Amino acid sequence: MAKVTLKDIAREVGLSVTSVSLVLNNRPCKVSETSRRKILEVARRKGYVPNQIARSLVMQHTDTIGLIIPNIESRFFASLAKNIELKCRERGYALIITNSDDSPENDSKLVRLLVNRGVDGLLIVVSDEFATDERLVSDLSQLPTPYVMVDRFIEGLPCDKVRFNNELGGYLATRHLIERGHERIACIVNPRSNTGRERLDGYARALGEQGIAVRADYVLGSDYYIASAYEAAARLIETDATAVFASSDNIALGLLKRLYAHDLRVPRDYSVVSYDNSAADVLFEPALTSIEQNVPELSQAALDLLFRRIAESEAGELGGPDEVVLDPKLVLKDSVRRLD
Amino acid sequence: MAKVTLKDIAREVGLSVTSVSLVLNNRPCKVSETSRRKILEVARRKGYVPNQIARSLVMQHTDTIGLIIPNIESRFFASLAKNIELKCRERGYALIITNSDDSPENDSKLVRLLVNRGVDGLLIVVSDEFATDERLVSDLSQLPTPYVMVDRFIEGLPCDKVRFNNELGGYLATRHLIERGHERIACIVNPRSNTGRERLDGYARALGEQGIAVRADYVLGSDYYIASAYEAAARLIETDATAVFASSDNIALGLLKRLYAHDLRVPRDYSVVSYDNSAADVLFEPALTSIEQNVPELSQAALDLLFRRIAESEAGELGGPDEVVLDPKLVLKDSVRRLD
DNA sequence: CTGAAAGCGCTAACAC
DNA sequence: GTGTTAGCGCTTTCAG
Repeated sequence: MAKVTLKDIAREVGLSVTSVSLVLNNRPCKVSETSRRKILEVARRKGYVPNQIARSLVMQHTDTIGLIIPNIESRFFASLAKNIELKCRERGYALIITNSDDSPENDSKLVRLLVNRGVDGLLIVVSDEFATDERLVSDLSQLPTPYVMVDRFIEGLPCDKVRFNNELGGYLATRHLIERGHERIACIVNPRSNTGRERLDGYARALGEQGIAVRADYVLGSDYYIASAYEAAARLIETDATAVFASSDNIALGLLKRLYAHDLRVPRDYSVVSYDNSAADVLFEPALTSIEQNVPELSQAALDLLFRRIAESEAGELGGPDEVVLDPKLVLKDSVRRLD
Repeated sequence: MAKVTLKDIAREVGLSVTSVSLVLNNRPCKVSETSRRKILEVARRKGYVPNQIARSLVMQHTDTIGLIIPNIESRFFASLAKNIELKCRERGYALIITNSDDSPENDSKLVRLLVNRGVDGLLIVVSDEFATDERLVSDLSQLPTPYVMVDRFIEGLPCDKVRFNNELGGYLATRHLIERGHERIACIVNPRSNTGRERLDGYARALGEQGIAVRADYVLGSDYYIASAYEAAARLIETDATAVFASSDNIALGLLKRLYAHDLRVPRDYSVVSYDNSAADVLFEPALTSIEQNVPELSQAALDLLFRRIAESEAGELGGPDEVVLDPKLVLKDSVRRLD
């Protein structure tokens, strides 16, 4: 597996580099069977591996996709990254995964880094939807490379987007609780993110439909971190709520940790609907009823769109921005009890 | 941010490509201040970004490191990947993270993929230490690219390695339990991995030192998955053990899930020492005493070694295989009670 | 101080 | 059937 080039093979077989290149890429061409066989044989024997760098330089594409995510340690993003990586590989693309550490400046550095390295396309989960980095927006708006924003967005930047319908998620969760007889339903949401706000909207809609008022003391704010949710849950247990919509994985985890600490049980003392059941599901007894966001579906949609853009941009002209919205669904487990 | 090359700038300034290249890379050279300023100015105005592909082709290096891990969804590996990515970026390297999905064939495919793409170095966590892929071993043994194996190893392949001392981890965990007055100490380990076997050795050594016999019914096998540990824990609660050494994060999680399901409490009913406290720590009440493997330390050691090799291999000759072993340490929390 | 020229390894017209 | 040639965008001797 040492370094052997087309030229080496050409010299050995006594043919030109062109022929060797043609055969090794098995292009439609008229190289005699004998030569072809010889080339293949020598190539295998010497362990030839094409130099992708050189190839990329002339082909003007790298067969590489770049991914920017805020935090690879989050289960949702880890799972997203894994899925995307797998699907890219199936399509013959490599994936460069980068981690912005929840920093908007890094977002913009990483975009540049990835583009310099000649990725053919970019998948971006921005680290902050509100604290927008000016540089990022201006870079993005005149990027030569196709990109699609996933899951989170920058306000007012027209571009391709793929996301889940968070409002629907919040609605489904809350309606389920109502259908099981609950009326005093709290929710823990992240008001500093669009996803959180939308989930809250859904919560409010479901309550509204049944003529139940949204009570301020039932709406608890929390970041998407366990510790933060743990704090929020302290306020929860001072209310008379019988059910709670925990609007993310980590939020559910923080909530449950708090409940356990107070010897409160689910669903005996509180009925809980979670979001993104990935983690909580395997961790907890009982398993949590939750709103599921199908990650493979998300990554598939994002890649489909991105690859379409890449094809379009190679072909010549590309269409206007697209937005695809995926519906989450309610997955019934054992954390909600019927109230009579 | 459209595509602008050295030539474009050269033409605009009325100088040669050479001069432009020289000043843009600010090499020690004698280009007049005036020219230099003009070049810089035009470059910025046109938004020049060097084409890394072309650069790599001539420089014969890509400033890119490849990482192969078995499963990015595991917290330990996610954290490792995040750390390595950060440190690479600080050193001006990009990181290509790939996921082998616990498949040895993928290991070998990924090695080839990354090498073809011209990574300057490779960090590998093999997916299976025993089911060795022949192809992988032969590729690795004559790889032109420096690489270091991290955390797990292939038997009989002389190469650079960085790992934690698992035997010590098992020893520290068990000794702590003994010091707190426990004698009926069970352990849940993964016998299908070297890490598991070594941790078991440490467990046995600690017991042996105190003249406590290793009881077969106390040694429970489990994969590194929550579900598997959950099953193993079912057997645990049929013994009369008062303490248990849960030899991984997921194992601890499966164990705790089982204990909760049976309304058993920690440390009231069982004292528990876990491993890799990352997850369990934030999730559970009480926090778990555990053996900590310092991931930043691991990634630092791995990268130090790798970068040294890269330097050596560029310089000319590189030394023989190195092995660096890091010590884990016991972190006291609240999951162990003193037995009197 | 500055530029011409060669070449990294590969692909692709276009000859022969 | 097969070879020649000309780049891809950049760095780097080596001459002026």
